[in-house]
Amino acid sequence: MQLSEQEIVRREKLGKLREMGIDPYPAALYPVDYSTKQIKADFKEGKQVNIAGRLMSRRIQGNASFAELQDSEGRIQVYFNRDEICTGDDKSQYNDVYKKLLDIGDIIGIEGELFKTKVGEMTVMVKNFTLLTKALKPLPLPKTDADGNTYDGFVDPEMRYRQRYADLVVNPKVKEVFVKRTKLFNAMRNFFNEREYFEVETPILQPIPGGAAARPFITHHNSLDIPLYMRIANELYLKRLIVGGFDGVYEFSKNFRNEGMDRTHNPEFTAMEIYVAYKDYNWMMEFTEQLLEHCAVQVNGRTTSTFGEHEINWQAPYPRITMTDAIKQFTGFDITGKSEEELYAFAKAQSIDVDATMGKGKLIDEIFGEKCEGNFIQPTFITDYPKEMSPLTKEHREHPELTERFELMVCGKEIANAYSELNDPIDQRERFEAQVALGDRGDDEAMFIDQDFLRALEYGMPPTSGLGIGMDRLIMFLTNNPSIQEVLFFPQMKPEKKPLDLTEEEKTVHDILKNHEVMDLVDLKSQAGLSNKKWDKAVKGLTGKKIAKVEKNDDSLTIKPL
RNA sequence: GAUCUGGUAGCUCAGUUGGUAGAGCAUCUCCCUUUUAAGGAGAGGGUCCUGGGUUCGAGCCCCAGCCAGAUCACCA
Repeated sequence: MQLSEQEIVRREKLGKLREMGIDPYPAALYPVDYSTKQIKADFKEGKQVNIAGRLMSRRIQGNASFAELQDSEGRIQVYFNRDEICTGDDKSQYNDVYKKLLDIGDIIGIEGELFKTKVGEMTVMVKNFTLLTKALKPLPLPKTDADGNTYDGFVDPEMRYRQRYADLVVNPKVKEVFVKRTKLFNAMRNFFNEREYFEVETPILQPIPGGAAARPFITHHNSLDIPLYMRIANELYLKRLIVGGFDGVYEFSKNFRNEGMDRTHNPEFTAMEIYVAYKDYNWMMEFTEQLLEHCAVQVNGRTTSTFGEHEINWQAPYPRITMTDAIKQFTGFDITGKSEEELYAFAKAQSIDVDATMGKGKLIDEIFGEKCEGNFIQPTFITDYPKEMSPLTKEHREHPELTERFELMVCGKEIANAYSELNDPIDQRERFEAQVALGDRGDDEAMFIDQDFLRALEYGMPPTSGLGIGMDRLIMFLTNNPSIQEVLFFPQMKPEKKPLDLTEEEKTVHDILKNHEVMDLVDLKSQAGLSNKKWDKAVKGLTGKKIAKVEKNDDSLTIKPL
């Protein structure tokens, strides 16, 4: 492994510490009794404290030094004074251990006493300190001045996502986002639990991926020797539980979709789905707006949140508009009673990208997505979707072409989706069959027929309303982050390219070889000018690393670069 | 998948018509006992993303590729 100068220096310090009898990775617990936050909240001059954290900055001035210690809740200034730390004649704990062998990033425990400096900064006077963990890699450390300006920020998104641990250490705002994320989950959970809905877990590995129109990941179970799919939605399993007699069930579920990645899509993402018996989608709309208002307040302390240029108001109630009216409003076109051909012609005329694999439902979805979706900034319920694009939804009680479905739009994006759930098993079977027909036309997201789910419905599912919320998108809106990668600890990235790590001899051979399509092995050896042993090792190294390949012909050996 | 932008020291970034690679911070050495992003002085540190090409000469120009970001397309 190639080490930078700074990394080598830190390893040397590690060795010196050990020579001095200091374990740089001690096993014993450290008796922390205060956090930096507690110290600041309840500051008393002269109070004794034990704190622990990471050394984040140092200003050494001879026999005295100021430093900053960062723990999970913030930072506090600490003051190292040679004669306070080393009360006897031996000054090595300050002169050598603190000044020479500690680095920014090291984790230490401090036993000390609170005081305020001349300039009034709350500070811990160090009486004793213990190295708890030596850091071998320097942190990418931004600095912030008195006005809050940041210098040398660790801002490259690629590096921040790949090394989220470092991102969290040096960028306090990043941690805030994830604290809010967990607050959101807790707020939702409390809201449901107070109403006595029941949190459950359902399978992630499924023989049939159902509940959404999406391309699944496929895997294989060895003992059963069957394919298994990774969950794309939890809808069908939760409804089985309603059949089983629960009044309300909900689940926070990791879902997996084998589709494109961009700033709003990660291959794995978190959804929340809840199903409540004896309710319909009208009830669910009220429930949703109350839920989101509650969540906004719990996360941000107020009913509004800022997202880019928009101020979102989460206070219930939210306006409701039917999909038909929305399309009429933004295009002047009335989709009521239109045939597939008419819809197709209209979409074409509006230069919306549509093709022959699309059925009525998808055509309407395209028109809506293209012309309407982006216009709904404040939370708005879009209701009554066409039947063809809602195969799990109950037919509308007044308009048989439509379904009892709503989506909640915020800032032009969908964040919730809900229905009066279809519970007529015969209708459900027909809807699945229509999906299969779409699949045969080339729609690779069309649903499979889930026979077991149909069997469950045949036993009878009470009228039920269900709601799904994209948790990642919701937290994006609540924390003003335009990209999903910012609200996931570890967003999916392309694998890091591992650098070729060649020995000197391997490089010599490779340098000659890489300019040729193919070389005679004997020629290469003479050009390389290595000893037999080194030659053998270099070539075996290169072939072992799949950089070169040796081939045996009738009477000669050739080698070619890969 | 398309287009645009970017990839230079540990970090953030400069780099002139193509002519010996720079700054700040960090690191190292020396000096310094209450500082407020940054105490002073000095030193070291680079496959300029990779591979080709043009050229006497490429960080810079051309081609191909890798990675990332943005926009769009696709998609919940």
